[in-house]
Amino acid sequence: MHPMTRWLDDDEQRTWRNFVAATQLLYAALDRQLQRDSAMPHTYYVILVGLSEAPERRMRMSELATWAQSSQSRLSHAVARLEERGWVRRERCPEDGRGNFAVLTDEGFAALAAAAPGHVEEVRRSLFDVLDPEQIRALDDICATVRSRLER
Amino acid sequence: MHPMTRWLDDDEQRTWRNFVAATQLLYAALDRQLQRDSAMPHTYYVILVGLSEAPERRMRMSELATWAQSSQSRLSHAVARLEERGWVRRERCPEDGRGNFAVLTDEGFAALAAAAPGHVEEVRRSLFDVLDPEQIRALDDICATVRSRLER
DNA sequence: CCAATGTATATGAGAGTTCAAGTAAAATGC
DNA sequence: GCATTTTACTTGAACTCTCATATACATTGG
Repeated sequence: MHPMTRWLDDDEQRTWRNFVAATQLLYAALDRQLQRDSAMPHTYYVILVGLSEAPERRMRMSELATWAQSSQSRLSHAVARLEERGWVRRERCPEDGRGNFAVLTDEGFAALAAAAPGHVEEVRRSLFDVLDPEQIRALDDICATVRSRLER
Repeated sequence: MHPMTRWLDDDEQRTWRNFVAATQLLYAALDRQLQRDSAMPHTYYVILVGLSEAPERRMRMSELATWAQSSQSRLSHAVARLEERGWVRRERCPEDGRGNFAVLTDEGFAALAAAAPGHVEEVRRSLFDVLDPEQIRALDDICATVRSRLER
């Protein structure tokens, strides 16, 4: 409990509401595009990207959860559904009997490859195309700062 | 269909991943705080704020949906649950028989008042406290730009 | 070696979101 | 003035996410 609240002043309030509006509109646009054109939510896309970049397209569940900034539970459910689609398969880890690898299948890689162009195009349309180079640098800087602060 | 994809270069890729990481971490922190201390998700908080600022603490459902950047369906479900908690009540609109008002109850206002300090504190901790004034101005500018682009 | 504790992941239930219909009242057109 | 279309909102089902709990293996301490 804090003695008194440091309320947002008018400028901060405006900034905060612009931030919430912009980010929500952006994610809504991304999810709509991915769902419409590739039948997957953004979180699944991120998981597939993570696996596609990993050595041998495989990663331990917990590692992948960290990478995708997902809870272990969410990842487990998500991988279960990706497995049903044949895009990912699980393999028991030989060194650690508790562990599992998530492995990207060829079908999964193909699905990602098919989804990527439309997704990237949407990211450009919604973000990079509307900002000038200076703004993009500033955004990178801001996000890196916030990220490093919240990551621990 | 586009002839060829304008892929993200390394800088853009980094910026984009920082953006996704930062925003997701931020919303995760907000939701955790609100859920833990006030038993509501951020979307409900936004709805309550909207109503609290409206004349007579009431708004038409569609107006409120637009304000909160929610689909009509999502809002309808959310208001139904807020109604169960006694925080909001619905009233039929006299001028338009199809319409409904969502009205913030005194209990709802009290719940919002109780939730606000902790929420604002979290917004500060996670965002404003980690950025310098220049970055905050830049962020406002960027978000306003993205917002106006995506709002139509 | 074995009990106790810790770690990696899975699972089930509940809550929230989306999508596709559904209902009911208003506006439109002839 | 009545059929048609549009608008405002609701509903149900399917899906995703969260939280608490369970499971199974690994590690540690005596």
